[in-house]
Amino acid sequence: MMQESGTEATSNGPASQNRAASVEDGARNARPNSATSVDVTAADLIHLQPQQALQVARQILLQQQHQQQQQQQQQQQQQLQLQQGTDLKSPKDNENQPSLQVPVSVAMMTPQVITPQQMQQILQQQVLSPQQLQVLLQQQQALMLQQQLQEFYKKQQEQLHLQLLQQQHAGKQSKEQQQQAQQLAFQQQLMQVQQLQQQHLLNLQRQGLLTIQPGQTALPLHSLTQGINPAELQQLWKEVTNLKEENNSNGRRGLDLSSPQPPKKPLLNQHASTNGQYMSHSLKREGSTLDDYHHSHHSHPLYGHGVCKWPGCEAVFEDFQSFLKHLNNEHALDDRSTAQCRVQMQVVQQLELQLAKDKERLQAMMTHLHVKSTEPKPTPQPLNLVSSVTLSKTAPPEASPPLSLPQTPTTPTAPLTPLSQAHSVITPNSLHHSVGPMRRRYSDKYNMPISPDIVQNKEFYMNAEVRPPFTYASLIRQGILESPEKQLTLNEIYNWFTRMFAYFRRNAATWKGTIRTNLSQHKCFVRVEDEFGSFWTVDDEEFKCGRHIQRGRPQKYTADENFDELLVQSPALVKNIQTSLGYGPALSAAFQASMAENNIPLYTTASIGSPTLNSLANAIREEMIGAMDHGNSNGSDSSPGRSPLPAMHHIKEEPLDPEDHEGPLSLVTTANHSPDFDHHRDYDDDQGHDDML
DNA sequence: GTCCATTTAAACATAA
DNA sequence: CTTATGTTTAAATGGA
Repeated sequence: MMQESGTEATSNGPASQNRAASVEDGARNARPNSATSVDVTAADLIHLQPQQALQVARQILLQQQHQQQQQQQQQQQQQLQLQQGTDLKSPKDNENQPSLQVPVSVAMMTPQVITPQQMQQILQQQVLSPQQLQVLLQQQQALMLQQQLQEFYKKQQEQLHLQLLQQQHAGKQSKEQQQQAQQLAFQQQLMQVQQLQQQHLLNLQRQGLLTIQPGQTALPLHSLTQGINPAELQQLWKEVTNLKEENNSNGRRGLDLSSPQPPKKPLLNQHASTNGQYMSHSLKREGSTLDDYHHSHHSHPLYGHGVCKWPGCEAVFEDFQSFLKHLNNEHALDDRSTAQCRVQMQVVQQLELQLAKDKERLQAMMTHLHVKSTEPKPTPQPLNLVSSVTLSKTAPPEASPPLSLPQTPTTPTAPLTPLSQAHSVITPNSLHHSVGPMRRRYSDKYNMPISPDIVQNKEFYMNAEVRPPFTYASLIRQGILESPEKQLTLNEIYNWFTRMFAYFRRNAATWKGTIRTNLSQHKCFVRVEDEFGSFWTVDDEEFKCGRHIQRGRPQKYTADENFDELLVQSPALVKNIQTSLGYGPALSAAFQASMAENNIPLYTTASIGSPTLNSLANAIREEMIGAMDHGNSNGSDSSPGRSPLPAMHHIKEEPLDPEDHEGPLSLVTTANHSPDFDHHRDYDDDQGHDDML
């Protein structure tokens, strides 16, 4: 059934033209024509209230399960109802279900599922045509989804059994208690169901099988898609197109990102140079494209505002027809398009992965806290990732506040969908590794807008293996300022990096050295020593003042240049001292700024989706982090040099410098450093469960 | 093309 | 001697 729908959808493959039109058909076809079918088209879903829509969607979903499962499930529920006589949520169509008893066989599915490795191979060796690939992908996705659902249902059944048993045994306690407990458990289960269903819906929508207005029941997937870092995307596209250009010269062809393939058809991408604009463009248009999409006759996900929205294209067209022509000519089913699709696929996949993880986290948190699911649906994670970043680059910040509106779809219309959720078939590693070093700076010295972005995209970078588009200096500064005392040891800085950015978790190669270099080279980083070792602080004045790099620091001191240096450096010294006291004017300013940065973006993010839940989650997270700062002491992080005893201290500012009269001050510096805070922020717990793929 | 910021590598120093 | 931590220098890169 799902396979069918997958295959069905493939007929709308990349070569087909009227994709927009076929979407709803796909949705219609996708629904199994079972007798119990709910006669609601996907389009109808749009007009329903979220709750209703969810209800309907749930039924659609249910129908897509194996009949046996459904029956079992319902049997369970019936049984439950019979036994406890309560009116727990009952499926509407269960009364006429025959009680066929066919055991669920998970194993039945298994042989058809391709392992990630196999899929990788398939992709790399390109044994399949793009169409075949699509079919395969969809099938696989469907299969995995089924498996997932099966597992879930199994679990649920077990839980129900358990509940029954418990109830029977617990017998004669107060009835109210029982019911309460029951309800609680059920609400939790319900949430799980809803979550899964949401995911399923998402999948369907992604496949073009379902059209749901993004703002209503489904996740704002498209905004997610656009949520990826623009620079990153640019790099991706560049990569693809560069590959192409390379191939032109050397006669080789690289369709697959990870492995070059034998040549076939050289193609020049004349838009390669403008690829970078793509993101910001579509962002700028986001408001109206939605309208276009719904109101225009010629609505096409790849066509908006007279511009071809194929990633990296941006060709302008007066009318829809010429666009279609262009689409067929320029973006026909060829190697390049396939490659681009693949890239987009990975982008989406990455985001999905993160989404899944965050959902899981939220689920766990809420379950843990016994938060009842008062919401009709699980909270989507509205990641407004790029908006501010991009906007700050492309437009005056005040002109365009970050919007949360779902944006025009940019995913390939062809339902090229990565295998879902838990396990990805294509490792994004290859992708991100090949992205390689990039020099992207968001740190404009004039108005360091980076920090908000760092904070805002925290979630993203924590999970997605994407290289953060910030300079090392910015990151280090952020890390230091985030620490409770605005100071970190080198090791703690390392840990902050690994904790906060999946990228640095994976690529252990060079960044540590670079951090060290940065610490040394940037004026804004001040090394301070106390009895327990040395740590680094930030001279935020320096940071704001620009001039990060100290060009020729000590040696160049000829007697006359000192003046400037003195002016610049003395605040740093003063700050050093005050750092430990926490009073430095500049620092307190920095602190406030950091506070603002930390709070505003969070609420910005939260306000996008379900405010209550999100802010709750955030608040909890913050609290937990705070708690960990104090409670969590761990060997790996606590700086080795920080054992109790040694009582030597001196600010290790060059004693050579003529302007170095901080001798006595250093005494003050060390005075207030409390060792209790030294070992916080460990990464190790992340390492345990946080590794992806 | 220049200038500048940044990243990265590498050589070197030093203390544990 | 090894490792962690810092410092410096230089090359490469990319943006302005």
